[in-house]
Amino acid sequence: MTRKAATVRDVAKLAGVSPKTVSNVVNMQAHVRSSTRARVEAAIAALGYQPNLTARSLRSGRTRTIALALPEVNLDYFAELAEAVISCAERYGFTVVIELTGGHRERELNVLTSPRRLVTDGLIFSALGMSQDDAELLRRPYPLVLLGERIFDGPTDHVTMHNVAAARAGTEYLIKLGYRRIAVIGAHDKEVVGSAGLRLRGYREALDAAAMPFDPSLVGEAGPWHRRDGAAAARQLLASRVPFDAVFCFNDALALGAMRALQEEGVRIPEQVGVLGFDNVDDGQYAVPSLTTVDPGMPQLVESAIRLLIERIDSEEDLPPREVLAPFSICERESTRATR
Amino acid sequence: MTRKAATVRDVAKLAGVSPKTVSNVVNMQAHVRSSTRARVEAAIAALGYQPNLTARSLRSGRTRTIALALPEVNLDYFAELAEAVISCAERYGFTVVIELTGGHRERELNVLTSPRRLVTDGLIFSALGMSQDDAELLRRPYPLVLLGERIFDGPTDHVTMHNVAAARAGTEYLIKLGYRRIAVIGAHDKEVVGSAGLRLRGYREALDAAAMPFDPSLVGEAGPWHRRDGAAAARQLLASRVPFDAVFCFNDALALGAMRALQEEGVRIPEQVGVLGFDNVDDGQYAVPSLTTVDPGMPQLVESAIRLLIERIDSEEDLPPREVLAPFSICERESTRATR
DNA sequence: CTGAAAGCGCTAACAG
DNA sequence: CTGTTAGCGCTTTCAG
Repeated sequence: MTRKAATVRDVAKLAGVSPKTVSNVVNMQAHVRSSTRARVEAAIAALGYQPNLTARSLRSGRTRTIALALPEVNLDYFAELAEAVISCAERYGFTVVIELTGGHRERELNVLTSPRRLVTDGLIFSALGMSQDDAELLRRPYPLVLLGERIFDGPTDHVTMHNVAAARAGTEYLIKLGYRRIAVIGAHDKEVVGSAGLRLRGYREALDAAAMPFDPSLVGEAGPWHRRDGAAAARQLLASRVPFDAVFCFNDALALGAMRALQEEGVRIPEQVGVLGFDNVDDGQYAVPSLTTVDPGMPQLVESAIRLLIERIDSEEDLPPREVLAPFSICERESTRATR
Repeated sequence: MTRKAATVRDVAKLAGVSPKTVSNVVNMQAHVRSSTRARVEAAIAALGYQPNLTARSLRSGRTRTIALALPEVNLDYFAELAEAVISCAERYGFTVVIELTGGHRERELNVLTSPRRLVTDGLIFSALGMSQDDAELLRRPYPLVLLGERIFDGPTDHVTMHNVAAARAGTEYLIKLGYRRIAVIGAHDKEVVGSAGLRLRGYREALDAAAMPFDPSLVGEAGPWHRRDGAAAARQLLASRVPFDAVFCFNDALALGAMRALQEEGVRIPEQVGVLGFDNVDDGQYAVPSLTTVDPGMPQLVESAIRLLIERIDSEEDLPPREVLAPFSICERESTRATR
């Protein structure tokens, strides 16, 4: 494919001015006589001139593009996150590049150090494979905002939510509804930090506060957090014959999968078992029954992340690391008993 | 934020060679003595040198980045499409930039003419707002592959599926199962081309072939194709009191929404009403009941699109427009009666 | 208000 | 095998 693009020089020649003048016209500089401006604009139109962004970036070091690194986009939560980031960034005049990591530490590190970071003004980074030990690797020479629950108190801005408090509130909500044997799906063995670890902590805090015993046989592990994993964990829970009257799933996909598996076995929701999700993904409203869930305040989270990042991009000096916590709430629907 | 990056010259100076030699080392050229190579590599490591991609692009005119323009990413079909494109492109060594259009014609035209096209080697373009009349606007000076059913026989490569045949096959499948009053959800009034128009055509062809009457009161309009629209259309169908024993939804989101609404009204699926979707999105497997659907062969579609695009990127001459049709199949699940 | 010249970081072409 | 030169298209001095 050939791509013969007109340059400033072509325009300048046609308009009978210098390249600089063309540049001034294009960039809305004031110091151009209006007759000159008109001639230049005519030449631009005639040649179909478009400024070459590559060259402009080379010159300015800015691209007006930010990258969003995500584990994947084919999980509702991340799809909604991507959508939100893209449309929020657009409002600030930025284009978003999405880079996928699969949640693998190696690929995450690769995103952090990739030469692509030079053609991007900043990075919003949703880490999953990296862990607290990798915190120092987040010290990078470009604007960076971290999302998620893998690393705290790192050298960069961090936007996340009150996972422990939210999970605790969700569990307390189930307790308030009268559920007494509350199972969990989505735990990660030995994990302390990270969404799974924090949400499990919140769950335990709620049990403790209600003086209810913690029963490890009610804790369902689930590595990835997709529907199929939720379905598998629910089946295992049923097979174990441990009695339970509610399931707190650590995300909505797990919950939707678990609901499917429970219903396959003839379990009635919410009468026999109540189900609580986490994320408030759109699908939850259309499931049968619709899904009660913890809403993690994604709009605020995204808005904060973008604002912090742009502040960093526009700032000359090095800003200290900042942390923002998005607010949460509980979204009551049909998969749990009605409030009494 | 300061960003002091080492350049080829810094490396060259430290290694005691010329910039060109550094370039040779970085780009794996053979003509470098191994001792020199070692010195240069040591210098690169010492300075943490990373090639500046902006400059490289400026020089080569290539960015190894392709853009994927989509209406949105928060609809399972597009999320899965994006995921597939990103991972397929990665296999060919390309990074993907996603640009969202919201399905609005203006924004689609903007994507086509944006100066960003100069920093992208090619574009995979899923049109929704543009129509057949806009075909000529697809004649662009860069590699472009069109996806979707809005424009046919345009001046560019086009990858799509046999919509009419697939919709016909889906409808025939329902007929074979014994359904006789088959409603439709997702029609667009007056649309002839476009997914809605083509799928409606396939539906009518199947009715004709089976000598079954076409009843306009069984056709449910739905502008956007989200769950909520499917739910609304199903409610309207029920409210109209027209008898029907099956619903063919033009995509899975509509079907999932419709199933939700039908079940809210106590309709049993598939005993009283069978439901057929289109897209074979992952969620369909986990719905209750799981969704029978038309599988549009997305992997093949994506692979073809990427291959056509890369061929165009690598080709010196102008290739003629090509059209590829992905194969389809029917995915039988619980939302329709079992085959007799 | 406008022009000329320099240079962002890289690589292709050509010498040595 | 390695160095020198030039230039991608733009913007930013600095002179007119």
